[in-house]
Amino acid sequence: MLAAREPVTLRALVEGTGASTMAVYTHFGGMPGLWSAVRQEGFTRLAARLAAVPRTDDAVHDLAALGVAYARTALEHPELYRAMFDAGADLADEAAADASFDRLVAAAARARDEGRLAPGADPRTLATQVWAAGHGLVSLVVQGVLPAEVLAPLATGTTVALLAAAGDDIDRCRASVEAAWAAG
Amino acid sequence: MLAAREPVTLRALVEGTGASTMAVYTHFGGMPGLWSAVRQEGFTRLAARLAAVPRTDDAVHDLAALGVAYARTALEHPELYRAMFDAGADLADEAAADASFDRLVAAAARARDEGRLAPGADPRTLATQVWAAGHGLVSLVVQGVLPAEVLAPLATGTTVALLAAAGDDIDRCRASVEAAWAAG
DNA sequence: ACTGAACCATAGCGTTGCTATGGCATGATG
DNA sequence: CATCATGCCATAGCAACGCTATGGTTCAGT
Repeated sequence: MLAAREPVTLRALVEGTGASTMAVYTHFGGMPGLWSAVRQEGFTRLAARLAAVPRTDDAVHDLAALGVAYARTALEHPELYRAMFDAGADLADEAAADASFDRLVAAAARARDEGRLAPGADPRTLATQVWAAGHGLVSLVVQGVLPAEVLAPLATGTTVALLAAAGDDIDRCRASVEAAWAAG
Repeated sequence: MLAAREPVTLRALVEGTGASTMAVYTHFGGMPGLWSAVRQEGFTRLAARLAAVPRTDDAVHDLAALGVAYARTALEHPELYRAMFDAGADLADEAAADASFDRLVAAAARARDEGRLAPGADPRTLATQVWAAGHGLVSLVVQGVLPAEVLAPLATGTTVALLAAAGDDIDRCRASVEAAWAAG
């Protein structure tokens, strides 16, 4: 129903399933609880997708690959992504969200420890910047403000800019990030 | 009602105003039309705030100042910002949005023409990256995912990274951007 | 003074999320 | 084996929602 742009109503939901509206209240406690479960499912899927990103010997590449997986997941089910970050709703699955974010932080820390970034670079700050920028781009694309074609080049440019500012060699960085987008 | 987190219903809206529910249909054509008008008002206010940003002889500073004004406007009325970029709604006032975005592009073009950026830097690309990154940060702050205190430092860092990647001297860039945040 | 259009108050329709109630299983207990 | 307790769901109905049909009111133009 989300994908079909149909309004998700309680009665339309149970129609054809053989169940009645009460089932939703027994298992989810109501419509808000159901939406919360939907968002939780979205974050769980996202975490699974990010966990499936293989670790290579290029931490910068891996950091970018996480961003690619993030974008791919969002664009495959834009309605789910919109529900996950819907206005006026808590994130609903802080554990899965934190786990995903920690993967970003870990990749940034590894890049620093491997000498790609400046010793003083803060992995958490860098991860937050990459996430926020990626979230902004994906949100605008999902909403139709930006065309999908510009996502890869813009995300690549922003990622390279952030990593280069953190100390990475710009040419080497660009090669790593572009490889991640080409592989995804 | 938006600010009070109360549900915006047609009946609650007209209560106390002396008007009846029909007035909404006469002037806005229904609730979707009213929300569209609310979003339009939001974009109009945003455009006014951005238009009020003074032009100095430092185009990079002005570019950052636009970002500061954007963030300030969003954080002053977070509920309005959420409504503006609410899921499943068109932007509703493309003219005002484009006008605001064009100011960003113009500032980037001026920075390039003044020699701050590389001659090959594309103002439109740079403006889109700055906007998307700022939108992502503001969205996460407005939603409560990120605390408001981190907005300024993170936005500063991202802006400097993007501009430095576009060719600006990093120290001079940081000074310009930080001045914009300090002034706003 | 008359006419036409614009506007809105009233009443009511269909649908929404939600709750109260009762029936039907299943499994533990004596 | 009978009995009871518990969990689950179908049914019916409630208040509130967005919306529409209808008729009365107001005001500008002739």
